[in-house]
Amino acid sequence: MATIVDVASLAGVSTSTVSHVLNDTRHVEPETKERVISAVKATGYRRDILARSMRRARTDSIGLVVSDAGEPAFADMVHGVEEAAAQLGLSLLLANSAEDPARERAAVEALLDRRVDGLILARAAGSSPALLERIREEKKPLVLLDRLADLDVDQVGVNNQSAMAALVEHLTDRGHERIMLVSGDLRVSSLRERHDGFRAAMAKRGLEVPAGLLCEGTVTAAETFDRVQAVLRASAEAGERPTAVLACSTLLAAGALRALQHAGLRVPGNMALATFDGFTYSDLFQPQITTVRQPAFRLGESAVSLLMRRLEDPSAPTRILRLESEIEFRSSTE
Amino acid sequence: MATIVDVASLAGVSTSTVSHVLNDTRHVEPETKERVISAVKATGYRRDILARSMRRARTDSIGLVVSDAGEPAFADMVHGVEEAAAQLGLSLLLANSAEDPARERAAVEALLDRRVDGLILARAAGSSPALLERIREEKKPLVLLDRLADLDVDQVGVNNQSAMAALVEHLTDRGHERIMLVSGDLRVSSLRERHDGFRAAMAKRGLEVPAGLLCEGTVTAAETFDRVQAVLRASAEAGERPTAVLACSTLLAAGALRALQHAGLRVPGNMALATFDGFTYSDLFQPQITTVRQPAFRLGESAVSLLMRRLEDPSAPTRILRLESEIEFRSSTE
DNA sequence: CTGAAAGCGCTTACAG
DNA sequence: CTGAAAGCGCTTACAG
Repeated sequence: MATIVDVASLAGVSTSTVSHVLNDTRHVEPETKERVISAVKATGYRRDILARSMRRARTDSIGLVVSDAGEPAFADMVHGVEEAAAQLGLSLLLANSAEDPARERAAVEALLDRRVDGLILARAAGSSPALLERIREEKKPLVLLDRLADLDVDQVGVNNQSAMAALVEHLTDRGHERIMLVSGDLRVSSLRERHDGFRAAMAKRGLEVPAGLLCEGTVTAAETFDRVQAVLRASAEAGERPTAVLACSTLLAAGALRALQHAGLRVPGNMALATFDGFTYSDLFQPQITTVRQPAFRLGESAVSLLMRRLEDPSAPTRILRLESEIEFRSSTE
Repeated sequence: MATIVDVASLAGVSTSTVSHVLNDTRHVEPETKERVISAVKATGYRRDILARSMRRARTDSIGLVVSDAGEPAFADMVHGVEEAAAQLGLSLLLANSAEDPARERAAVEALLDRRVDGLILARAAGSSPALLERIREEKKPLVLLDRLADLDVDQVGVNNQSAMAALVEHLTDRGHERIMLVSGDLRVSSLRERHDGFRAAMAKRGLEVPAGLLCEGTVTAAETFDRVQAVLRASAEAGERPTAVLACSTLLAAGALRALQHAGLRVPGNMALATFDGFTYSDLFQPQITTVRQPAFRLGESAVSLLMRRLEDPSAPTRILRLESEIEFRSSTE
């Protein structure tokens, strides 16, 4: 591999001049510049990014840690981040915490070690604030993605409250008053927001939410299946079976739907169903499920924008973005 | 940030010794070693990976370029690669070519510039062999993922031929003789293999494949919808409408299914349908589609294994892995 | 307008 | 068993 020294000697200039031509960082006589450029071509020279990064403050790379690379919504966010980063000439370092705070911490440390210019984090369920403190103390620009925190950090997520309010309105307008909420792991901020949003929206309509219809804390689809089944059975025995089920994520919806099918309940015949995130191509299949579709790709893009802004102006005021989701109304709630 | 010099002076040793302790690369007296380790702790020293990589041959990072980050199958492969890389302490640099050879080339160059230890490539549709030549001339370990090539390169994909043979057997056993094949962009090797596998399997059963029932070349779901619709219409007029449709990817299946629904054909009532790759949670929805499910996650993991093997032994014989897919038989083909 | 030289933070022959 | 020093390939004050 040719180095900057080879180029310099071939062009008959100093390495300073080569560097300045390459970076366009000071004026160089046109003819000299020309000679340098030919020498670069002749030698097939390619700047060594490692050596360059060592001297500069930047590595032109960013790190992304997602909490569940398996979920389609996260895959879309990754896609959005990749796209935006590529557009800016930034390389993307990707890691997956699989909802494990220890793995998350290790991933963050690895990314810090690699001197990424900034970090984007969709935090794991039980993630500790200490990790964010750690990043702050390294003075590394950070953006929280999807799973936000009540902290002074740039973040981008969706407006869960408004989406939930619209969904509850939609259901109650159709006469549903006993709605079962399948909300999952409430340590996950987006799920907690949906949970809280549900209770607030129901309260606003003067509707009670019996504790028996709140199905929370499940993490896997199998667990959710069991819990929903138990809730259905218990509520039926108490003579107050719900008329609608509202799931707060794709995985929760899958578990819930299977439980409904297992109980012989038809959607929408015997039970209405709506979900956040939802399934791909859901308009092609039965039941067609009413879905709150978050703009996952744009979420990823926005995270990169926030990061760039922070990189350019470290003292800019904290910005928290809430994108609006779109609700796809389908026959499952008719 | 503390440097190796700080640690050395605090421990009262040379930087050589610190380096050797850190890398466990030569014997150091236990007490000396102890002093170094305390000094590391006291200073909060963290080795600079950039400087380290500059001196070593390796960066402990690998690059992955996928052709369509939007497809669930590719998302799973990315997931598998990430998981395997993390396990080995390797950072993953991710890029997406979006089926554009120019973007693919740019992504590869960027990864080469970053001195990744190796590359995993799921090539774009129109990708040129010149790019592989370029990587070979850089002597960079390379593994082809999912989309294989008839070249002397390590690769891992699925056995499309056997899967297609099983699918055709399944359909013909049920009396289907006029089968429409929706095969997409035949420049994509996996799709071409499925296409060829179909013809071979049909020939083996002595069944003709009228050109009118081969629907190929479509790239988007919308295009596929149009083309399938046209083929259905034309074949119906000729009095030889197919009794089954076989789609070679999720996206193609989506376009085809929509066309069937649009034509008022019920699956499986009026038309059988099977697909490669398929939809997530397909057992929860109607129609339940028979699906050839490739082991996408394991494909990603295997690609990393192949890469590591190549890294350890650059002169090892080329290895080409073909994993078997599982066929999920469902009611769409009953 | 350009160059000589220091220095980024490591690793690794070389020498003792 | 350990250290002094060269060197990886750049960037960037400093000097003229």
